[in-house]
Amino acid sequence: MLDRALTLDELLCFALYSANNAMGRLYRPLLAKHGLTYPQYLVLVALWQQDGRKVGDLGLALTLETNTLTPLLKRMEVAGLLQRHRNPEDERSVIVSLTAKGKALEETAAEISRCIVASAGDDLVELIALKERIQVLAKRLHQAE
Amino acid sequence: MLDRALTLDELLCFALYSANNAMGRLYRPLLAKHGLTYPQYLVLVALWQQDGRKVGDLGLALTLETNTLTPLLKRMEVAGLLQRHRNPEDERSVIVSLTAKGKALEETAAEISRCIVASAGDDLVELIALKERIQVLAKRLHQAE
DNA sequence: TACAAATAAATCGCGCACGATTTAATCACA
DNA sequence: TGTGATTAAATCGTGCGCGATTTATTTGTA
Repeated sequence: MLDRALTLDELLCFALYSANNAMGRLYRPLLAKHGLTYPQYLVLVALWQQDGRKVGDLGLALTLETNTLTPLLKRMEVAGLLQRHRNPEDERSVIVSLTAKGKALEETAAEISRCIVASAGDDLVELIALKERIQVLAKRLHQAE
Repeated sequence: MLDRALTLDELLCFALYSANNAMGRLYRPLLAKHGLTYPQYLVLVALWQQDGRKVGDLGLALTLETNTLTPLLKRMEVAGLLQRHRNPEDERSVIVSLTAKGKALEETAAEISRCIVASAGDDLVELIALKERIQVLAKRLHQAE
């Protein structure tokens, strides 16, 4: 038998799903001008914050495994955005470092982000509050795995 | 130059991205027991609400285009969950109808949803409020396309 | 009644996400 | 010091999402 719980969670998950899809559709054409995909953009954001990270540490930051990251990083290396080198201190790990081209994109990213914020809403305080609630949700879901 | 706007939108979009990924990872093993993927589950939810819909109408409900839906629906048809028939009144459109097997899964879906709700949080009122805020965001992003 | 425009779905190619497995390097400890 | 366990990344196969294009049917209109 069905109860009210079905409707709730189903819609919460679908709200997330459709909002995330919509966000991706909004970013896609803006990023495509710079030859980037949305996950690649997120990798750049992570590296702008801290360059020279191990693949595994990037995975922790982005909540992605190497089965997703490795091919993604290889494409970005081919595109000249970053370099991958085995860690001399531990040859099991791989260090990811931005190239000048990868670093330079940080400037243009600011412009893209302004478009997104403008589309998301006019109340920055409320957007920040929403973001924080979604982060809490993501953390709970992640811990429940 | 960078300003505070970059940090905000980047984190809002990443919060959505990671929460959606986490939700998918939570659903995946539960749905896999019934041979379903997460988007396939959403299609079923849409059809449980209203059966016998055109592909295009399903796309409106799920905010997906036929390039995503057609192969997805074909896999579901192969799995015996639904049937696809050309609309006799307008042979351009295709009607999607649940099979008995597809209808029967509605029972088990309630159980799955209870697991998800339990993982998402303990305050149902707050979860509903969050869901509604995310829906508003999704609508704004969709309209901005 | 032809025939261009429109509409609906399907097709194609690419890049994710992820479960499962494999390969390679390091560690632990007998 | 050797060898099994652990760790880190890579590899493989499947199913999305979506931009771009194609195919098939209907509509509008001269």
